Amino acid sequence: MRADARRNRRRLLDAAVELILELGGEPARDAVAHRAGVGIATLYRHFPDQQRLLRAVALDVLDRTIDEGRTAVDKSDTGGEALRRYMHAAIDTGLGAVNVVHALLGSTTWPDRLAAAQDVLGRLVEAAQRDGAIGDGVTVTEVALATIRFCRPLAIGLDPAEERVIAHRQMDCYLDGLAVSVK
Amino acid sequence: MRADARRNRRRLLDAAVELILELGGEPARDAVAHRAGVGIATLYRHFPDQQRLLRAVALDVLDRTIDEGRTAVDKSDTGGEALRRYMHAAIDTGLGAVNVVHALLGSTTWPDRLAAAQDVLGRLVEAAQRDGAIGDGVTVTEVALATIRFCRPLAIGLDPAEERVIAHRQMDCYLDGLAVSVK
DNA sequence: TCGTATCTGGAGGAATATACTCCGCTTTGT
DNA sequence: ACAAAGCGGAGTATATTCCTCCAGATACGA
Repeated sequence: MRADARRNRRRLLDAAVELILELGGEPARDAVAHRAGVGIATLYRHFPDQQRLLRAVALDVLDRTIDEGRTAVDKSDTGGEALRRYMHAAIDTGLGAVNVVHALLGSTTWPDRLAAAQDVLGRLVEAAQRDGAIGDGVTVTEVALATIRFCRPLAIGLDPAEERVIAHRQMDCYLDGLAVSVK
Repeated sequence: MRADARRNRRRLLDAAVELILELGGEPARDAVAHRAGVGIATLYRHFPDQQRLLRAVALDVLDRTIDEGRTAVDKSDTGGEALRRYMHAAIDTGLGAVNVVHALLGSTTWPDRLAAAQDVLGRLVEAAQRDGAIGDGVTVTEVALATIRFCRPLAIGLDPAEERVIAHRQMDCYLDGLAVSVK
């Protein structure tokens, strides 16, 4: 695979993730190509139909989720720190999109990797609970859904950079709150 | 104005708010009518063009924001409680939509009511800070943007009722976190 | 109860957006 | 330098969306 082809494929995947998070649904084909800054034909060459694009996005985000979860554990001293690191990385790289894509695809994706990703997140939550960084009543589901919430843009005409700063601040507050709420 | 006309108008406004929050942008005219459970002609009779619909939505949500802010103050003993009450009410009634609608409309709306709404929210934040329920570094903007975040649906095929429960739980955590983060 | 002014729903056609293909030109790797 | 692989965008068919019109239903005063 040629270098420019790989570069364009990457751009298309990133554009698709962005749009999916913005729209909360399937983006228009043309919009993906335009956002990626490539021609329409390039999109169709890499992903002949919408299904394949979505599947590729799911796989990509899934893998990045697993990766990010592991490096978060490796590079952190405490469970709380690891969870926090992961959640902030999720904002920066749009990991919340996994769940949305899976909702779009139904269940026709990669069960094994999905399980792996859920497992990683589960470990992060458990570890954080052992440290007392978050309450025992906190569920994995709630945390997973939080990633979606903080990944999705606000749909106001805000500057993306400014928007990310805000998302990070709000995420910090949310995580601080999880510690208090033992419920 | 006849009773059924008023009822349909109300339904249309509610449907528009829902869709705006889901899509993060202008909903299709037909979609609004369909969501409201009324015919397309009914939509056009009440709101001859998109602009008027959006303006009506803005006015409606703005008024409800001001109302809700005041009753939150009246019915609460502490500033922290008032803010919490308001934020939860925002989730239930989609008050976060105000900001999105204003982004869609540009600045061609009601400056006076917008100011009033911002004022109400400002008072809520201030009062909460005086009580120490939230940190001094917390800005009104951040809180306003939080209402959008917690009002917008997650775009997974979740049951609306379940989704609201989750939003409330996450909102509680966020508010708890605001107390900790004095920053 | 009845008459009527008001309101409603959806079919239908113009305008617009979206999905997809083809082909001449550019870039990459050897 | 030269294939081979890749790229962009014009162009067409298809699906959505927008908006109007009118026959029938509904609320409310007499």
